[in-house]
Formats: sequence, structure tokens, C-alpha cells
Amino acid sequence: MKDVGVDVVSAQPVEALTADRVAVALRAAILQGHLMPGTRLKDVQLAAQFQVSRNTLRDAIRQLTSDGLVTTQLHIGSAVRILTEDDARDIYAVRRALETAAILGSSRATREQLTSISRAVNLASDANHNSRWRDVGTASLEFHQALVGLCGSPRLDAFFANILAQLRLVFSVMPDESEFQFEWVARDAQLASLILAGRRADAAAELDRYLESSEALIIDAIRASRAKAFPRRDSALIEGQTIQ
Amino acid sequence: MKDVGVDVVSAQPVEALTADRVAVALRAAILQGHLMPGTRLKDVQLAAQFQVSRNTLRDAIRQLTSDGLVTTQLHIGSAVRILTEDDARDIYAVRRALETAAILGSSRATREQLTSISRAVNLASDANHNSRWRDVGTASLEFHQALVGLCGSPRLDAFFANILAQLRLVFSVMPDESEFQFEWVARDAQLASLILAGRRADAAAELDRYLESSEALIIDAIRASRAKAFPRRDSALIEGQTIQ
DNA sequence: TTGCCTTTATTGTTGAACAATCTCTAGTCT
DNA sequence: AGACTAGAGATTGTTCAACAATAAAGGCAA
Repeated sequence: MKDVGVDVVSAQPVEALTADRVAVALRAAILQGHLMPGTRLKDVQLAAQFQVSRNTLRDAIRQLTSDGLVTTQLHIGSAVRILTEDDARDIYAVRRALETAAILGSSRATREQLTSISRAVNLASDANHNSRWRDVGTASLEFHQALVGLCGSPRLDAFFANILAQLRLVFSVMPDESEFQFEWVARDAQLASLILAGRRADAAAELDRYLESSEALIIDAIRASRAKAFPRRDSALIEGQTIQ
Repeated sequence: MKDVGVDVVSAQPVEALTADRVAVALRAAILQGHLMPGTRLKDVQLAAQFQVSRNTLRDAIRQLTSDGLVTTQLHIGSAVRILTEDDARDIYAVRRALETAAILGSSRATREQLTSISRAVNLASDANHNSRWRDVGTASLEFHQALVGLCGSPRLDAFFANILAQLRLVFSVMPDESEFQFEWVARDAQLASLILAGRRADAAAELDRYLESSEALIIDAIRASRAKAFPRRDSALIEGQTIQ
């Protein structure tokens, strides 16, 4: 039985609902790839692993479901969500809408918002030089999160964080994340410089090209991983751990 | 003890989680103003009303909390959320971002998306002529929902529906919704005609003015209702049904 | 009045139990 | 053999009763 990180639960602050702490731990396990898409989430098993009641664990799963990281079918159960090509397209539609809006409205950005942008870019660059590719990926996502942060809207921030979490879920089925990310660091930096220079129209155009290529690459990767997952129609599923 | 709509629960389709049905019923009760902002949601009491276990009712409340319609404090309890001035400003920031993005990207809208826009405008106009002001309000909100629908993104649609639900929560504390809405029907129609004519820049500008006035009006109303709710510092709360 | 203690109500969490439903296997029939 | 049916087993959905933990309310003394 795979360990999913019970320590993460106890590491959470005490002044929080147990279900929330479990949800945080489960979310981390999913986003770090310890629970691959398609993995069944059986409540009894997970409740035992997290040393938590079945009820509270179901609460946690419910949260992840509303976050779009888990699918639940009545009387069939929950599983880590398998994001389809359409989902990826939708995610990029959201990115286009929000990030463009952020850039176009960046005229009234505060100094802190702008510095958090450059900080994310620097982090990505550092990680890139040190060949820490996982950190490159997260830093790049943080850059785009900071981008949306230009809107200054907590609700948009929370929503976009959720969207990026789903995007990470797409990443987790990719062959290897290593050389996948490094191309984007330079483009992130260029985008940031355009924004900081106040050249909003140019930045918006560059963002559009950026998202175009990124989306195309990811959709290709999804198709490849799907072809790999289902080479023939009669291939048996391993251990019955996946549904759909 | 006020009835909150048990029939709404049993009216839901059977092939759904009980907690979901309760959540739908509770959400309706909140948005229709049967449960005013600040009302405590005690789980035992509500569980009895809905003839449902305490556990599942807590599940429902959890959903509404993640939807932003209910606030929950550890060991203190849940209550219908009281949206502040800052919340209203944030909601309008989201509206600006999403509706503007929808208009600017409306060049590749489908015929169905455009017809759903005109349909919402017509509904609002009809309701306005028949002086059914509550319907006017909902139709107007549906119009703006259809506007965001131009993006063709299910995720944006769901998020925006949630935002509009919170906006309705703000409306529910307004003095009277009657003459409040009728002004906007004409502007909705104008906005729609600009969009249907493909004059996107003009539509975006009009939308900006629209949201500006709407936000100002609502913030004024919030201040007024706050002043009315707390006329003096030592006024006693009625029945202890409100917190914060 | 202020501060402290006790009571009380409400919430947070658990474990066991039961019903409902799906899945898989075995067997039966044609 | 192949298709259909029945039933066992597993998993989920829901409930209930209980207990612990905490916050709010009330009483008492200084």
C-alpha cells in the first residue's frame, strides 16, 4: 500500500478542520504525482492511511472534487481526475481570458504586484541554471499566478490557483518534465520585461503566442500519453486501480 | 422555526447525493432571501428541518462555504455570509475582467451563444413590461452570464455563475429591488446590440461605464444598509440569530 | 465594574451499523 | 460455445449515537 503522506497531515496547523488538513495532504499527493490520474480513492483505505474517520476523509475528497482534481460517480467512487484534451483546451481558454485581462489592466498595478512578478521570473531563472526542473515548472506557474495577481482580485487569484493546479495534473502524466520546461523560462522573462516596460499591447500579443505554443505542446503530449496508456483495446488494466 | 424548503430537497432528482440536494435547497433558500446574511446555520436544527443526518447537512454547508455563500469559523459555526464593501468591489473586478474578455474575444462566437444573449435581453424586457422586477433581475444576470458564455469555457461559466450568486447575496440586503433594476434593462439591450453588431471596442467601453455605475450604486446601497443595520453601537441583536 | 470560574450549548470527530448499488463470478439455458 | 441470469462480495452512501473540544453565557467574589 503506497504511502500518501500522513506526516503532511500532522504538519498542518492545529487550528484547522481535520478534513481540511487531509484535503491539503491529498491535494499535495496528487499534484506531486504520488497519486496518478485514474487512481481510485477508496475511502476506507485512505481513512486508514491518514488515521482519520471515514466521514472526514469523504469530506476531504468532496473538497478535491469541487476543486476539479477528483471525479466522483455515484455508487462507483472517486478517482484522481483524468483531464482530457477538451479540459486542457478549456484550461487554456481560461488562461487566455484571465492573463490577458491582467496584462491589459496592469496600468494600475501596485509596486508589490510588479516585484512579485520579477521575483517569480528570477526564481525560475535560478532554478533553470541549477537544473532543478521541477522548481522551474513551479516557478513558471507562480509567475503566471503573479500575472493574474495584477488584477488585485482575491477571487480571481483563488480561481486561477485552482486552474493552475489542474494544469499541474495534466503535467503529471507527461513523459518527463525535464526538458519540457526550460524553453519557457526565456519567454516568461521576455513577457515580464514587456509588462514592466508598460508595453501592454506587445505583452498581450506575446502572451497570445506563448499560450498558443504551450497549449499545442501540451495537447500533443496528452495525445501521446493517451496512445501510450491504451496501445490496444484489449490491454488489461494493471491492478484494477484505474477507472474509466 | 422558519421553514427553509424541505420540499425542494425531495424535488431534486433521486440520482444525486443527498448532501448535494440539501446544498441546492439551502443555496436556493439563501439566494431567494429566505435566509438573510448573518443568519446562523446550526447543523442540528437544519438537519432536523431537512430530515437529514447531521453529517450530510454539514457536507452541504461545506459546499456552500467553498462557494463563498457561507462563512465558517472553527468551533463557532457557520452563517450566511455577510458580503462587505470590499467583497462587492472584488466581485466587480471579476466582472470587469471576465465580461471584457468575453466581449473582446466575441469574434469567434457561435450562433447559439449569440442567440442566448438576445434571448436573455428579451426575457428581461418582457419582465420589465410586466413589472415583474424579480424576474428582471434574474434575466439581467442571465444576460451577463450569457455574455461570459461567449468565451465558450465551462470553467469560466461555472466560476462566473458562482460570482453572480454572491452578487445576488449582496442584492438580498438591499432596501427594495423594485425600481433598482429597471434602469439596467435598456443598457443591457444597448450592450447586446453593440456586441451583435460586432462593435467590440464600443461594447467594451459601454460595459466599462455600465459596471462603473452599477458598482457605485451597489456600494452606496451597502453603506446605507450597514448604517441601517447598526444605527448605534449599543443596539441589541434580535434573537441572537446573527454573528459578527 | 472587573476578573475568574462553572455551566451550557454548539461544534468537530469518531466508530459502528445498515441499505443501496456496482462488479465479478459461476452457473444455467439455448 | 455463447449469452443471459443469479448471487456473492466489495464499495459506497447514509444514519445514528456518543464523546471531546471549544466558545459563549451566567454567576460569584473582590
